[in-house]
Amino acid sequence: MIVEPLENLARTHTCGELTAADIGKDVVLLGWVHRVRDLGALVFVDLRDRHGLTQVVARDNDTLVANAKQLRSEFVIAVCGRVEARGADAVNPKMKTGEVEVTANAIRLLNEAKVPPFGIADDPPISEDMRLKYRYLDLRRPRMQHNLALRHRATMEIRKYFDEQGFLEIETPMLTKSTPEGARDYLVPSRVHPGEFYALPQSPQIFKQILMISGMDRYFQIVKCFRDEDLRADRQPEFTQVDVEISFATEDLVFSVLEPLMDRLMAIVGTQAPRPFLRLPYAEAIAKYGTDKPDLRCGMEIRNLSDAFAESNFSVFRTAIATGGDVRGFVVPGAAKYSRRELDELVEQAKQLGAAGLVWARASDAGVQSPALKAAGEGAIRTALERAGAAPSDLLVMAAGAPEATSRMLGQLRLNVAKKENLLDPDAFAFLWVVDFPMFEWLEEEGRYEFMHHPFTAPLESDRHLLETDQGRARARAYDLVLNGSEIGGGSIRIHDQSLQQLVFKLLGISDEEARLRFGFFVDALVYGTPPHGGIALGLDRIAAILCGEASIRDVIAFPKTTQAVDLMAGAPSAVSEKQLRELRIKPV
RNA sequence: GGGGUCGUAGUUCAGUUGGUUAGAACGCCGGCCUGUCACGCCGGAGGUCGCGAGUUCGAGUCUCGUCGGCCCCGCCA
Repeated sequence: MIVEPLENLARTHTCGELTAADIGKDVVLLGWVHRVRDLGALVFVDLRDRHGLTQVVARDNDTLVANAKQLRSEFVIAVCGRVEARGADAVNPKMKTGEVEVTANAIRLLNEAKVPPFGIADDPPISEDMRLKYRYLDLRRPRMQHNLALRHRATMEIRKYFDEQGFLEIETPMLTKSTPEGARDYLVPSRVHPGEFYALPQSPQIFKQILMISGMDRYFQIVKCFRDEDLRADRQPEFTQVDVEISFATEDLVFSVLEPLMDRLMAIVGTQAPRPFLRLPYAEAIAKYGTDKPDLRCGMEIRNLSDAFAESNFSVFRTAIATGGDVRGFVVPGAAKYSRRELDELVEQAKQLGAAGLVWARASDAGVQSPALKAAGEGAIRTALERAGAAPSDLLVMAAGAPEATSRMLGQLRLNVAKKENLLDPDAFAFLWVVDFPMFEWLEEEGRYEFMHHPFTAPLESDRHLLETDQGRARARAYDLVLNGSEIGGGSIRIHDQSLQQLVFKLLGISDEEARLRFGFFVDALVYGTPPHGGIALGLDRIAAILCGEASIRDVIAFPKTTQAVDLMAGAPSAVSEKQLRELRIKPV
């Protein structure tokens, strides 16, 4: 069988659409050989394209059958034939097209294929480096085709929605100016200006604010951003933001635009995003869940149980409380049945998370049990169980120490327990806004404050007076959108007043001179009638991953990089020629 | 930068206490088969045990180093 040109053969149907309604039609199918079942004088070929599988049968024609026998996995073929009903006992209920088959009268080989390093048809578990090296084959698998199609639908829905809401999609530069704060920049050398560099944008932040100054009113952009930091399952060096900015915005306005969008995205996977979303102040999120991105699918709220132990003889807890610490804990539902070994494991986990120790307690039929029973007294333990709301079937875990550190540790433990106990329903979608972030974060090593969000974030009006007196306590008009414990977006109401902006730069230790050097054009622009404005940036990769039920954003990106920021398929990064370096006047250090 | 884990046939893996010729499944190649659909049956080929040192009479197995994948901490305005 020889490879032939396509010529004027046109596809009449995809491989996923033929049904009993098409019986009797003459069709042309084009696609990849998924599998061949050679029964001697009768050969079945499953033909595959992005839309599905159709069974092709070759028989009653010696040349045709002989050709079909030579087909191998992933050969590209054209099939001309007639749609026929399968016999009652030959119907395949597992296939969408299983009621019919195409009886071929001609099979044209369009291209051969080398034996692939892994089978597409078998869908085996393949190691990720193999998948990434042969990404073009990995992307042929139904899982990836489904993921990329779902991502496409989400993208289209987003564009449609913002268009309906009167937003303009405006592109901003990829070659822009480095700003040393935040993440490390990817730099691009300028040939025309030796020794000078562009930076790839970490986000279009300043440009979108300038678009508000320009009167664009409502802007969005689905845009690549670049950050040269270490990678994670949910972090790639280049990733896609849905960037949004609104003039005359308040938090309420931003939320009222975003929440219906989330509902539309949920509709793609047949569910909803009940509105309005919960708004949880940052401080409360830390206290109750030990994180600024709580997963609300699993309950297990962290409680302050200091009261129960303040008067007790249990010195570990009493000392912690006396030195300004707290006893905090949460209830693991149904875990009173934990074995000694499971309990020890919990304690061990807590220690690995940095806890000095972990005390558990339960009040089952056998009476109150806890390693601290003797030291703390049954009364204190009973009070703690009661305060925490523990039922007889539940287990209470407690730790003592500095309030925030204790909550953060318990928050980690809470997530571990939730995973172990399968409390995180994969079909549930728990949205919330985390609001009232601190303006600044104290950097211990550098002995100075740093902005938590970015330097253009406005303070809460009520906290504005704290900026110069107690900046560590000042809260910002910043918010994060959290879905199932994943930060899928973050934004703020911005500063639109030049003097306030200069004050914030000053508080961050950025001198006037420095501010001018880095943000001069932006500060200049602020004085020409800047409307109050604010916005948000959504992590499209993370949203797509959650919609697809994938644990890693690599599975919703066509060509992702490894955790070492390498493209295993393209082989990037790589050395470049001397000539290129000379042109750029760059010498490796 | 740090911690954890993995690396054996094309692929996914097994490989006992350090001991003969390193196995299985799928895939691949050849043959048979007219109703299969993860077709079946018969036969066959296929290995730098990631790489490099070391210990040992002997290393897939133990030690050190190194490279790579993944997860986490730091980092990620």
